[in-house]
Parts: sequence; C-alpha cells; structure tokens
Amino acid sequence: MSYTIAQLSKKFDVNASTLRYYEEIGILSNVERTESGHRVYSEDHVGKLEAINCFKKAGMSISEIKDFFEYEKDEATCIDDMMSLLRNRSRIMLEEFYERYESYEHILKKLDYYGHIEKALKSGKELPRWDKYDKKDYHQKALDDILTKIG
Amino acid sequence: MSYTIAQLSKKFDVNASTLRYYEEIGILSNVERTESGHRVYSEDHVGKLEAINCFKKAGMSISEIKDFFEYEKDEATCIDDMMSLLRNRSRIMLEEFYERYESYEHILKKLDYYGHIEKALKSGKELPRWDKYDKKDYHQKALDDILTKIG
DNA sequence: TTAATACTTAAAGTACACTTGAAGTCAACA
DNA sequence: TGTTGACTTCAAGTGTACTTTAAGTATTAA
Repeated sequence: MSYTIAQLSKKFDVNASTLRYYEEIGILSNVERTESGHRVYSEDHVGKLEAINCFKKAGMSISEIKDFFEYEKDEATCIDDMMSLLRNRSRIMLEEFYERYESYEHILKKLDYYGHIEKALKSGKELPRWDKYDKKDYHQKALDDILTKIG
Repeated sequence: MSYTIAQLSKKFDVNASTLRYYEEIGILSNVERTESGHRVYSEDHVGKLEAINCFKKAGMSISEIKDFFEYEKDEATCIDDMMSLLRNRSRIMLEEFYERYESYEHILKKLDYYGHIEKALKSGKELPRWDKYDKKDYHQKALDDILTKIG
C-alpha cells in the first residue's frame, strides 16, 4: 500500500508540513516521487512514523531519534552506541515515572483539599485547613489509579 | 529565613535569571527588596518554587501554573475553575502514564533484541530476527520495573 | 474547459521557556 | 580606596519542533 502526503498526515494526525520537515531533517527518508514530483509513502514509512511516535512519547528529542535511526542502519558497527542510547533512555524513563508519580500524588492531594473547600463553601461550613491533608496517604490512591490505567 | 537570588537559585538549581523571569511573568511575586534594590526571598517563595517544580513535572505549562496561582488567590470565586484545572490535569497525567508505559515496553523490547544482536555479533552466531521478539511479553517486565521504582 | 483542491519549494514566522549581553549600581574585603 | 564579584534593568538572543506564507505546478470533478 502507498500513501499520498494527505493520506499519511491524516493517518497519523500530523500536519503535512511536519512530514516534509521530518524528511528534510532526515528522520523520514527515501520517499518516492510521482513523475510530477508528488511524494509517495510506503508501509515502511508507516512503520517509521509509528517508531517516531513511540520515541517521542518516550521523551526522546528529534536528534536522539535521528541518532537511533542512524545506528540502526549499521547495527554491526553501532551496536554499542545503540545499547547505550536505549539503556540511557530506559533509565531516564524510570526516573521520570517516579517524578511524575510524586507530582500525581500532589495533584490528588490538591483535588481532595479543594473538593472539601468546594463542599464547605456550598454548605457554609468552616473551610478545611491545607495542613490537615498532610497526614493523609495519597500513595495508595495514586498507585491504584495508575495500575487501573496500566495493569 | 530569607534568601538572596544566588542562594535561592543554588537551592533549586536554576539560573538566577529564571527567578527574575518567573517574577516578571507573575508566578513568583511579592519579592521584597533591600534598600539598594536587591531581591530578598522568603520561605513563602521556597514553597512557591516547590509547587512550580511539582506542576512542571506534572506537565503543566507556565500559563497553566499561573492560572492555578491566580485561582488560589480567591478560592471562593474560583473554586470551579480550580477543580476543573486539577481534574483535567489528573486525567491528562493518567493518559500520559499509559502512553509512556507503552513506549517503555517498546524500549524494553528493543533493549532485549539489540542485547541479543550484540551477543550474536561477538560470538559470530546468526543474528536474531526482530519479529521473533513480537511474541514475547514485555508487559510484566515493564510493570515490575515501574513498581520497583514507585511502589 | 474551468474552477477548486492538492501538491511543490524555500524562506520566514511562531510558541514556549528560558538565557545572554550590555551597561550600570552595590557590597565586601585587602 | 580600589577592585572584584554580585546584583540591577531592559532588550535581544537561543533551541526545539514545528507551522505558515508565497508563488507556482498538478490533479480532479463539474
């Protein structure tokens, strides 16, 4: 199956100019042309764009994604670079999971607190104090939320 | 306790100009001055910076962080906006946890695959095929890694 | 055939979150 | 008292990842 730039941009919900940009910077290469010069994409490009999306969600910059694809072209000589790129990325991802998890706990705490503020405002009762919520445990709730989503 | 701009920038490992920038855009306000015009920060500013760091890790933009602090100034009239900001943020965070988790699975798969490529290259054995790894389950390994880090 | 729509390149523009530079004032110490 | 380093403002510059514009060519439906 082959695709026009409009079809591929629709499939991946990106601007056509983004696909041209990816080609220009070298992360989406070997794009065929019709006689009149219009781009023709293949299933290989679909696979490449899926990988690009995955890497972007993994927090990789365009230049890191480019490096990965460069290493891939010559596995034999670049295997060490490839492994260190991947190990480094998985380490960073786990660190960020932890940081985001901690932030999520804080957001849950704020949601709990302002939920009670909301109720108190409506009922005219005394507003709860922020430090009262310091003693509560949002760790388990956060974990449950994430496991419900992931597990 | 009070802080000079150098002390606070060291404490939070940010550029002093970042603290001036935060003040300029209104997310780090009410900064006192010495007679000669030098900034003097208080414990309140330490708390505010901790919140800013938390919100940034939660994926909030500067303008969303600014909105939060604005709502906080007048809880009674902004409670609905506050609640919807927090609910929206927790929803986005859970979605992103899931997306990043999926990307992490892919990174693990690539690490596994290229680890075997590395071995095969050293031993001169036949290179394993990528699609062989499609059948493997990286879900449990990814979950274990994350739970070891978070749980 | 004509009009609308889709494509092309090259260059300039945008948004975000800072960061740097220039020019000057202030503080601390030998 | 001089000089070194920290601070000030205001403006301009940076890096990342696109996005838009302009001017022109190609394709498609009526």
